[in-house]
Amino acid sequence: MHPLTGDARLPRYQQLRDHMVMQIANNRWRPGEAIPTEAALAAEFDMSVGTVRKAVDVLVAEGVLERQQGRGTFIRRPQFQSSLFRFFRFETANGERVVPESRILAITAVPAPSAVAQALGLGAQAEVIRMQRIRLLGAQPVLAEEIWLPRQPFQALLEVDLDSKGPLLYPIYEHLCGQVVASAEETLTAEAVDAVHGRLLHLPADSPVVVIERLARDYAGKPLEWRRSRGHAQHFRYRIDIR
Amino acid sequence: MHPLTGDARLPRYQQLRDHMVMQIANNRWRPGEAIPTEAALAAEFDMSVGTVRKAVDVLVAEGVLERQQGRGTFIRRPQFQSSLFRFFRFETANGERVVPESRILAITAVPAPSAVAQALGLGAQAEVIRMQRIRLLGAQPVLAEEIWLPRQPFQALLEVDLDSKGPLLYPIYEHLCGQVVASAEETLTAEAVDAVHGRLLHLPADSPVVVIERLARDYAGKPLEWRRSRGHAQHFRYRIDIR
DNA sequence: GTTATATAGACATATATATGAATTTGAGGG
DNA sequence: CCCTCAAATTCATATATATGTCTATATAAC
Repeated sequence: MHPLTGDARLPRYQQLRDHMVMQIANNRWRPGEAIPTEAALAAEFDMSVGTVRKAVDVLVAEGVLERQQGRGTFIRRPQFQSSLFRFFRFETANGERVVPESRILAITAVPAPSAVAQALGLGAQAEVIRMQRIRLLGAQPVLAEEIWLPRQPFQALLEVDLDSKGPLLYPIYEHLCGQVVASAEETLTAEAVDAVHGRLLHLPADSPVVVIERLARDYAGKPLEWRRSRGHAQHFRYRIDIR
Repeated sequence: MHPLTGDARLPRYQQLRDHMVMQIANNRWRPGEAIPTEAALAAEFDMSVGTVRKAVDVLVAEGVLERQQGRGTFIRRPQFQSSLFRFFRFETANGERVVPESRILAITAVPAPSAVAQALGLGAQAEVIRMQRIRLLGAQPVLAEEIWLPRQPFQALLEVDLDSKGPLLYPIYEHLCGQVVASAEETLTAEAVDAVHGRLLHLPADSPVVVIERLARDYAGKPLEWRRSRGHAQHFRYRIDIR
């Protein structure tokens, strides 16, 4: 039994929620693992099971945890393959979803442009890794991405052959660099394609492209990656539910 | 004290939630009004306050109700001005948000095209109201909308001067037709503008436009309106949070 | 009449307890 | 070795109760 460290003026269930977010951010439990049972947490923090449940309710609503009746409560692994591919529908001729292949055009360490440094919360001339890649369906390019990462925790990316590790970057970040992407903010807009991206995407001049900018964060909210993706507008379809 | 009518195999808090959704859909309470207190509901349905709170929790999470400590629990009025204007940023030169004016180009009753009938859940040749309008910032058209409504509950719209009642339709639906929009689903995509909409929006050929299709429903989930809006891509910027 | 103050009403937090339902584990039987 | 079934574990539902906090209203003081 040990005490909560947070702001004692807050409700106890909020204190426990904050405490658990910290524990998750500090890797006390890994994604996919079970947290202690409600009874164990109640004993550990000397509160009733009802209060523990309320704290867990909040984290479930926030998408951090996932309950399974009879099994336990688990750290949820964010499903980012669904994120980008909720928007872009890449399908084969017979209609099944596919993840486009990845071809990396360049990956280098450079001083951060000011916009990137600001997005990632870095100092003015911090070193960042810049990656350019193309996503392809067969021979057809469908998405052009530029990706920026702080150099320090992601140094290892410069020393391996990324194309051999599959098209999804976030599992690579986790296994190679120990960085877990937990949430992201995206901004979405459309524009007429410029000359450079028209060539990359095999699009005629002035074709409409969708532009998605994404800032990905870890469990503690620290920015890990900033990227900008441009894709064919025909492939783009996004659905929103209001209220 | 009277019994719940729903499926008795469901948890009681779910039964109460379902019951209250029906009451709201049947206008037992209007948007903005307070529902009975937790103690009163507990007495009315012969359950504990804790169970009532859980049912209310669900409706609050769904955005149907809104709690105010010390005052009561209220039917939430959806804020749809924020919906479209979370996507499109219409601002004056000095940066303040504005709602574009509305000019209705046409409003007529016609047999429903099959796609519209399907979206609205109507029979094959049901009568619908078709409205075309342009949204303007000063002299500049920024949005072209086509709006489809089932004729029966919205007949009154054909008999008044809509342009004199301001640019927001949902308050008009509520006051003139007694129809309250409670939720909506939107689908978002981009395309190159066609000749007709290029003329309407004063855009050169092949400019990128964002297309938003919306199906609006009442509290019971019945479709009330289907619309398709096209707007300048430059004005469009949408932000999403993913976990 | 205006301003404090007290009170009542309503939701918020917290605990305790009992029972139900889904899952896992492990003992026995074949 | 495999299958079945019972028991233990864990979350889900439901109730009861006490106290705190916020709001609105009524009362008292000036």
